[in-house]
Amino acid sequence: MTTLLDVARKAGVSKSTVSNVVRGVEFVSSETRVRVELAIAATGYRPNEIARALRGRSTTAIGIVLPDLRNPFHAEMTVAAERAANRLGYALLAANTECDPELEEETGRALIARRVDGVIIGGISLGSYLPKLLLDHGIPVTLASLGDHKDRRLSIVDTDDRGGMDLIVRHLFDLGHRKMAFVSQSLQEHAGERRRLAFSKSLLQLGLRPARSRQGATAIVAHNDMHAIAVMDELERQGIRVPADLSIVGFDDIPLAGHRRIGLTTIRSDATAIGGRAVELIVKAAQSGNLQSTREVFATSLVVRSSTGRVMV
Amino acid sequence: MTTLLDVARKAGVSKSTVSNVVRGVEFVSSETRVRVELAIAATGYRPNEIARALRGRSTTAIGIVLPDLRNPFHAEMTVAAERAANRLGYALLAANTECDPELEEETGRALIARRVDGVIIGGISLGSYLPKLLLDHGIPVTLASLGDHKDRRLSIVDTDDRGGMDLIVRHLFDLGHRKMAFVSQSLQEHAGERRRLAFSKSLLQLGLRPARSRQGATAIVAHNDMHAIAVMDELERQGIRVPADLSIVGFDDIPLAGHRRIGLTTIRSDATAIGGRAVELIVKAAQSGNLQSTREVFATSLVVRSSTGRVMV
DNA sequence: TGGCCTGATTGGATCGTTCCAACGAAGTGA
DNA sequence: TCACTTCGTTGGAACGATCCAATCAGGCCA
Repeated sequence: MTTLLDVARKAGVSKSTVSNVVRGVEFVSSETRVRVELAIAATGYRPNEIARALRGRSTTAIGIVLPDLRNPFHAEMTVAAERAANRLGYALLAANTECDPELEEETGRALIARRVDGVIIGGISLGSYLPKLLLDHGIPVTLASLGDHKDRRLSIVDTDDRGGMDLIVRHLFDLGHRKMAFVSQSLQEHAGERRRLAFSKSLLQLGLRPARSRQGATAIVAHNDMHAIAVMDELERQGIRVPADLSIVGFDDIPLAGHRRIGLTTIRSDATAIGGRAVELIVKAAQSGNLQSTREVFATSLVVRSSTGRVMV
Repeated sequence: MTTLLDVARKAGVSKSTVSNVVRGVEFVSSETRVRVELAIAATGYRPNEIARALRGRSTTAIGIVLPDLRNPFHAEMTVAAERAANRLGYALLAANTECDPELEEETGRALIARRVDGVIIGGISLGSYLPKLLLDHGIPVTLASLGDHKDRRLSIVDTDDRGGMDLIVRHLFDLGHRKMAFVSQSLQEHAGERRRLAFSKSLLQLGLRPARSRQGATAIVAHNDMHAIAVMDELERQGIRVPADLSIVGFDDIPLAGHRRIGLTTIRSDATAIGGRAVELIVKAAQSGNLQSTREVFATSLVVRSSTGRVMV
């Protein structure tokens, strides 16, 4: 593998000069610059990022931790993040933690050991120590579509859960629903529990309370589309028709929700924008070096499809 | 951040000794070993992986390049790969290349610059130079569910496309279909074109030829489930009923294919096993240092659901 | 002519590890 | 007692970049 020194020898200059050319430092005569560039082209030299990372201040690598990459919303966010990172010259370290606190901690320590410049968190367990662990090591953290957090050092790129939930509840209310239940995949997940809270608040505004259980409810609100679609599947297997017998609403608007055979009423949330913005913020924080609290909220909108219907009395 | 030297000072030994303890080298007296371990625990020391990578022979990082992480099959494979990598102490660098040759090359060079120990390729453009580029730089490559390749230096973990396609064609044939068409998302994709070839061969065995176009065909075979589901959606929007008017078959058996409302007949392929095995192979190659041609094929099976039906005459 | 400034180039220390050669101490056998 | 092992420990040279201080060559002005 060609090194800086190889190029330097070939061009007949010192390694410092080659380094200056590579990094675009001014104060290099155009004559030597050309000579060095020729040598670089001839050898196909490209700086060893590992050496750069050790000596310099940055690894140009960022981590993204998610509970489950199989969730299309997270996949979409990751793709957008990867694209943005790539454009800015950063690499993306992907980690699935399944909302397992132990895995979260181990993942965090591994990311610290690799000296990533920042971490995007797209999902963690309820009350996770991961953000604190990273921040305490001086690593910038951005929460992506994960809601608020007490720590004053992290930046947040959020989905407007409250607003979205208001839209859902109002929509169902207008269709005559009065008994609505909220379901989530796990009670240990940060994002899901936050939406549960938003759901309760939205209902309260209309003077309603969440239905205690699925039984008896005329509408079900799931914490995300993936779960809504799974619930829909299960219901149909039990012979319960959607939306004739029961309405279902999701959250995220993953591509599949718009499929003719699924037709899930849901809240549109821009995973691509969120993923891209999260990278921009983390890179900005990494480069400026200060961890300041930021919060940006992306608007949501209601997409009505065929999974919700007027309640039969 | 605590370094080896900090620990050494705290324990009153040289940094070499600490290094020996950390790396589990024998020839360290149990007395000093305990003292060092105590110092490590007290400081929370963890080796700087960057420095390790620079000095040592390995970065304990592997890359995974995919055309699209949003495809659940790839997401599943990635999750499995991440899990296996994690277990073996490796980090995973994820890259989406969208089967764009330019992006593939840039991604390849970036992975080389980061000195990854190996790369798993789960999708590339037709005739891509990526494998050669990596292999020429001494980086082990494993093709995951991507078919054969002329290069004798890479290991292959494959789906039995030929076998799967035989099952599909036989199934359709038995239902009375004689005019079957193959559709893929792009003609520039390696995996899709390979399945197209397999499709033709399977048909030929029954003395049939591929239908020239979708029109006139009584059955459509898509190169993967994602595309099959998208086609199904499009057809229904056009008022064409599946399977009454047209049968559809996919490939991969992503979780969604089993959804009651989708019911896609498809070929089951074990993404989890493939992703995990790919990591094992790449790590083995990285550690042994030799690039030898390997080929493992994972069996496929037909899953009949409601998207295929008897042809109406 | 000499002092000074500016721009171009360079040597060398440094980042935090690994790893090798060397060294000291203790034990062993003749 | 001396040579020779063996075991434990250690200093220091890498790895390949960055970056600072030092040097050098001209040009300019008094």
